[in-house]
Amino acid sequence: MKSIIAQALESALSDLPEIRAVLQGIDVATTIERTRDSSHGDFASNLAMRLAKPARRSPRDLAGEIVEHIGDNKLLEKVDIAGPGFINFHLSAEAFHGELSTILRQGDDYGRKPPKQSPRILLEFVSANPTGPLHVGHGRHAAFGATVGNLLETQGLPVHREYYVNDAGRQMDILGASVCLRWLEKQGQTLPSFPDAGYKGEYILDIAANLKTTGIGTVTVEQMFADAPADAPDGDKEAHIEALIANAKSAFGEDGFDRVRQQALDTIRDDIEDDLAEFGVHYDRWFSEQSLTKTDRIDKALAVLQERGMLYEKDGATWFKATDFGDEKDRVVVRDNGVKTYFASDIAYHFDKRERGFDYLIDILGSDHHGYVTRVKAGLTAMGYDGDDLEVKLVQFVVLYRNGEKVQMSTRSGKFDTLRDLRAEVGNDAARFFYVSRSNDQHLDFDLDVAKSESNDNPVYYIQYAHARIAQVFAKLRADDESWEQSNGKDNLGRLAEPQERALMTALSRYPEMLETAATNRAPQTLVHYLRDLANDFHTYYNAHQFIVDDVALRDARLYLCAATSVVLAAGLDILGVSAPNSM
RNA sequence: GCGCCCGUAGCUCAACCGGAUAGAGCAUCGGCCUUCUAAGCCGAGGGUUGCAGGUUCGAGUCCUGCCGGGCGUGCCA
Repeated sequence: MKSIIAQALESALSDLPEIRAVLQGIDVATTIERTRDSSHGDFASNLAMRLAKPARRSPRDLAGEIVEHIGDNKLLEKVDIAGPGFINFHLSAEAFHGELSTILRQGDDYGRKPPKQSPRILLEFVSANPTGPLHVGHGRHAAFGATVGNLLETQGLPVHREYYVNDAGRQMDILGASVCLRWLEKQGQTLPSFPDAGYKGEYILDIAANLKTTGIGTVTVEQMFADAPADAPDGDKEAHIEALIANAKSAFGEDGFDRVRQQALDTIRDDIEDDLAEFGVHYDRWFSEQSLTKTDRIDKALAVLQERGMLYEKDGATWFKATDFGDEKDRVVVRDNGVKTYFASDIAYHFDKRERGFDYLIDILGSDHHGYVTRVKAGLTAMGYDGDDLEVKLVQFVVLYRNGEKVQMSTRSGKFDTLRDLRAEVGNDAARFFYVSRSNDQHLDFDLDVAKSESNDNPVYYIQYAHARIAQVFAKLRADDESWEQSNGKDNLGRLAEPQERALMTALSRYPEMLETAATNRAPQTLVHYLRDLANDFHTYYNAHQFIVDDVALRDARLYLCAATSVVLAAGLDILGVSAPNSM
């Protein structure tokens, strides 16, 4: 609808070369916005105010001249000037009727732009370490990432969703050792203690219970703890776990330990994948960190840096000159013991993303990772790509509230709030909705009681209820052995004269603009607020008027509006990953 | 110390690229069900947008300095 206004302004300006000359590259469309107050019309342009200074004329004077040159247009009912020099546009009813027809014709595609081939976007999100089940914080990443992906697709952008599995490195060894210890317990042996740095969750017990250990001989607790230094708090918990890992490798054999570790990893990874799938979050690829190591891609990335003179040796380690690219200090990529750092695989992974042909990278990371942003961008730039083609969205923490009190998270005891538990408690719909209802860079207070409540203080139900109500209206019509002709509704849209009808049509017509804003800003909460407002406009209408009335022309016109509302509600909820039920 | 993010009604949050009188929900108070679902609707009260300056036709939004909160500042991952 905005283009109606833009065209009117453009054509007026084409008659006014002197004013056009001072435009200085201002895109007329950017001066147009929805009005906040309906008495100001539907759209307003601040063009005259922007041009006042370069034209050295008063804004109202300029506005007057522009308005005089706006020709007759049946879609424009009135154009007037207000305040300091706003040009206000009042659209005609026909303009809205046309929009309703578009909605019903395009259905789920309404507001979506045609597919583009580029830029190809790689969206990476969650990427939690496969050392345990996802917790409630990961749930926010999942919901946010999935919704941002959906929003980008509404703009026609090709999106590839990827989960980076940190299945290499020391953490995997700690996981393996933790499972070995629990397995020994299952064999009836008694552990002197469980290592402080080990994984203590219940899920480790389950993995141990189901462990396939064919080919592994007798292993004793004594072998596992042989010569291990004291554990924390008296000793060094890192040295303690290192000793246990080394002992596990010799007691179970390198191959045996490898199998235990891999089984644990596979179990956890499958669990994460199932968890996310049940949550409606799907990936195009699960990218294994091990695959980087196995195919020497880390070495190749380091070789690229070496060739470009970005590496140097110091204190036995290999350093990357991150300071050349704005980082506050240089970063180690290979430690003095020859082990590559996490950062090395990280830049290799991002390099690989670009090498695979993706033009633009979006990472969704925890806000505690913000220190990484500069250095990873530095890595990309150093390897010949533009660091600005990596966009990082940081997601702040989630705090759960139950009965008005903060629910304490405790990873120490291994008992924490899993995403699975949260989904079971409040349902997928409420979880998906609440997770994206706040800006990603705001802390999220997740109130379990509100999310669970089936009442008017729960916005999820409020929106779903609007959709269900419409479905019930059509169900009632069928129950009465009545039917409506969509074409009859379309032909009689002129009958829609109530203020609630105008408000609802206005809200519907905002949907495409809102989607574009939400996608551009990576802001799912924009969609959440929009749907809330749309549902409100519908409920208001519903309470003010009957739809199934004796006057068939009026009835069908109202049902036409209801059908269009239903389409937009369902489409919006679908982007959020929330269901649109036909009954509550 | 330095870096990034945040600070809006009693509470939880909106406000599109700087626009007109800063908006919702919850909570509080008052109305509306013989009607297609009251999981709803209508109305009322509630604000120095943390503080102080600056930029301009116009600032919650941009700039500077404070105050308060979060996170980071590893040859950990």
